[in-house]
Amino acid sequence: MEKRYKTPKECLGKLMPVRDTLDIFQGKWKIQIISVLMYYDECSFKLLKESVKGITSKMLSKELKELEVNQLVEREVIDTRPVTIRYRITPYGESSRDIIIALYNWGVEHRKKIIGKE
Amino acid sequence: MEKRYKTPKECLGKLMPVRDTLDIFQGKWKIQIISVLMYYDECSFKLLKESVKGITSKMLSKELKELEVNQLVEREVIDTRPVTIRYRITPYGESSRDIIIALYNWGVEHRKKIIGKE
DNA sequence: CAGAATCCGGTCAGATACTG
DNA sequence: CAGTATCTGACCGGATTCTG
Repeated sequence: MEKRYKTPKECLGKLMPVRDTLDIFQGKWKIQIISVLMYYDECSFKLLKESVKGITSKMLSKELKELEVNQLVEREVIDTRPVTIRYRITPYGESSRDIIIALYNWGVEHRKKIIGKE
Repeated sequence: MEKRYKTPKECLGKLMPVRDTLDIFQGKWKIQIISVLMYYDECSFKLLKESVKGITSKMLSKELKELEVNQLVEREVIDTRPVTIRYRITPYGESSRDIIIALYNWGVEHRKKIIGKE
């Protein structure tokens, strides 16, 4: 391996997968929703709304749709009266667990650092 | 360990570190900037701008400031003519490597899945 | 219960131009 | 080179109301 300068072009290649991932998980809510679904295994709309603190019906609905399109979350309609809806994480969504764990761990350490300061 | 229902309140506790982390890395650019700085070790404003594709001076400047405040990035002014500025990732910023790696890995797998489909 | 519809302000962020 | 300044449209997302 010869030593040479790194270029923006090479860097872009390294960066692309990260950009792809960010595109999908972008925003304030998606990661939180997935985390909650991992926690509960399955979940109603109402429970999701109570668990993702601060989210509105509108946002929750919108984000769930986008997660469904990307096949990270699945929505099951059960034919009861009134209908029951269950949200569940898909195996593909499950594959983002490493991301959630990394975010979680960093947050725990961050909190230690911040609290240690004050 | 006794078996019992999970509650939104417990869930919130689990979610908090994730929320903390998201607060800091939120947005389209911060993760990308950190990734680039990890790649180069140190970096000028110009090189950063060329490497984070699509970012404007304004956004780059703003995001760098926020990253500095959170001590993820440091800015060194070298007294030359004209002055040289170097951006570098801090050890604390370095601690987010696991997050970047998780995002990168997921992006690589995601691309395989998407391309396999078309 | 599980959302859809509407209204609406704020801020985000892009384009462009400019500075020491 | 390393940013700042200004302008502007887009859209994010909150509050509220309504529905089957």
